Amino acid sequence: MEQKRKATIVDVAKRAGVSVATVSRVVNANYPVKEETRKRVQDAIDALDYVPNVQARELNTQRSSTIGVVVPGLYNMFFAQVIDGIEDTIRQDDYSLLLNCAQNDPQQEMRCITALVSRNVSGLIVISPNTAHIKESFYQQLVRRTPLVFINAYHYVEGVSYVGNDEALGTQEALRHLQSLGHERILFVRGEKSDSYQIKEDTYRVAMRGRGIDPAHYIVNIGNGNSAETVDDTTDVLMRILQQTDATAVLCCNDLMGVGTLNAAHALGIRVPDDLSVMGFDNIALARYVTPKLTTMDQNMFRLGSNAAQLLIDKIETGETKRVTLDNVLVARESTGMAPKK
Amino acid sequence: MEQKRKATIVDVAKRAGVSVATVSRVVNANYPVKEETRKRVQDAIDALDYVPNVQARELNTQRSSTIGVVVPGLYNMFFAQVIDGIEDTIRQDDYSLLLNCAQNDPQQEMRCITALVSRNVSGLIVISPNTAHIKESFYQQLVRRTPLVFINAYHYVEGVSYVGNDEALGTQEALRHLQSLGHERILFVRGEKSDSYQIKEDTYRVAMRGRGIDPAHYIVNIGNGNSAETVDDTTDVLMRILQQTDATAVLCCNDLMGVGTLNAAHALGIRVPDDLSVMGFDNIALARYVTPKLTTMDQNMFRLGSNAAQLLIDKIETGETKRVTLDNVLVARESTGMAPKK
DNA sequence: CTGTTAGCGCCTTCAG
DNA sequence: CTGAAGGCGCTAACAG
Repeated sequence: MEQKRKATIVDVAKRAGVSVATVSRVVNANYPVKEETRKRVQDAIDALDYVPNVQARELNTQRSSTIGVVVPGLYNMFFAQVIDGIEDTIRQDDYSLLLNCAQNDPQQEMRCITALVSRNVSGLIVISPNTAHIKESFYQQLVRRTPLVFINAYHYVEGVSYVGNDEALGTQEALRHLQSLGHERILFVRGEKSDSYQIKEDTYRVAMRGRGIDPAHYIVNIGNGNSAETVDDTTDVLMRILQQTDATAVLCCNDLMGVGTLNAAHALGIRVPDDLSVMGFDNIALARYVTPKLTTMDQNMFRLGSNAAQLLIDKIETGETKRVTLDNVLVARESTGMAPKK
Repeated sequence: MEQKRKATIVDVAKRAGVSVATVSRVVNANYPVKEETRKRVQDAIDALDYVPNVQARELNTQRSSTIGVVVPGLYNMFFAQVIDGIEDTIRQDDYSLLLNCAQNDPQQEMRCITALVSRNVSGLIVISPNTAHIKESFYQQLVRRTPLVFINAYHYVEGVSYVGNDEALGTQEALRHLQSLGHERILFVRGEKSDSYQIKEDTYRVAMRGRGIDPAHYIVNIGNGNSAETVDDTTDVLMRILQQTDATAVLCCNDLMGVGTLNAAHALGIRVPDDLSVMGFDNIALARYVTPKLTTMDQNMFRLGSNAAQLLIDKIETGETKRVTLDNVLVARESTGMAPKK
């Protein structure tokens, strides 16, 4: 079965006995065409199974109806849900979505972006960009060339639209929740190489110091925070840590780590929340399905995605740069409770 | 901040004082260029921040380095993991991935595909295509124009490469597992409008009849099987059903439904697996994290994805149509056990 | 080794 | 209302 050669506008024109210009007009319905010829052209299109070549069209019109999206990976449902939100919004404007996974690797992130740019995307959404590990000038250069939206980024870059949760505030609130339950010594579980972890850690450090506790003893890094192994990696690491810590609560940078911590506690016979309180971050679906149900900060991923898409479309059409901050909201479930008596 | 006009090959050529052909040669490194001029051109490229326009290149070469992927949606991690597998493989061949969500809607599925074709993708992977609800001729037409790979499809279409698990066999094995534990009356939980559910139901019907049980009483359809509400929808429906059924086991078409069933049982005070055995299908990460851990059939999504990608690349390059079937493997965990005594 | 040139498929003035 | 022609950015002969 050999591929059929695709019909072009010229084929259609010939068959209908008109010029290519006329065919173009009926395809795009942007100029008046006599009903009779319109019909003849339409018949030819159907007969030849003609589909316009978008690449050619866009080369010509200097526009592009694809937008590029870069995520660290799909393993964490967080990203899948954000993409859902993006897809839902751009579909209405007939954009298509070009997806790239950066694997939490700054080098890979830059490579993805360059590839997307050369594909001539009309705009770019980067989720959890690694701005801390990529030299400023890279994104500064980029934004002069292509409309850009960050989701949950750390650094401010001029001309880049932004939507994100105030993760610093969210972290404060999470900490407050724990403290209001009587917890003083709180373990902080993070992954490597992501702005998002760093911003949370910074907030955490300030809060701990404010309470006269040295945060250095309570920070643990479990490696890649969004891989298929994140849950199990966290379990492994925490199995060691939990046996020797005097912390009564754990705040994790995402729900995957939260679940890993739950597992570690379970394996060690530590009761949650009686002996230990555990909090996640994000509120992915998983958080509701584990036992005990995980207390977490909701980041409302779908809204994050749809907002980002809207911002990007605005930026493409009007050039406006906007920054939107959404609120994390605390979702108190079963994994947090009163601190055990000393 | 106005967008900078993108530099073209002509700009580079002028600045370097050479012809466009030479620039093209250094960019593609496919013809000898004197080191000295190469360097001059490279400098011009850097200075102008030149990025080749892939659209133009591909229009010219009649090739395309993007492949289209259509999935029902991203909510079920099943699809995210398949995409992971695809991405991993195509990256090595410098393809990019154009993603579309069909929302479990046959109309939408066709629309996605048409959009992708007009984008001139060099091939298409459709995951869980709705072949049962789309007229044969649609895919027959399509494959004459664009290399096509199905993942987990129902109908055989000539010229379409295929990779999937033998879901019929998997269903049989699941049923056998349940029966070997003494279960006779087994509830079958499915979603709407997907070939995959149908193939499982058909297998289930045959097996039940073979045991002298009328399957009609034991089939329940919970609606959309891959949405954000699937788990909860299943719980709602099963809460009613479980109160009045005499079944001792439940086989679900995917893990989301499996978890929903677990929840329903929990809410009703039905002990799993003592009073009721529950099986899922797919083995998404979630299955391991719920309590009790869900017994399920592993579909090895990553392999599904990477195989599909490889098949597509083969098809693009050699035109060969291949069909590969992987095996589901039973993953027995905590949610299944001996049938309760009569 | 390098330059010239003819398209790839389409849209869009500009003339009829 | 319709046709002719130029050009979007790039590659691939074909000459030199």
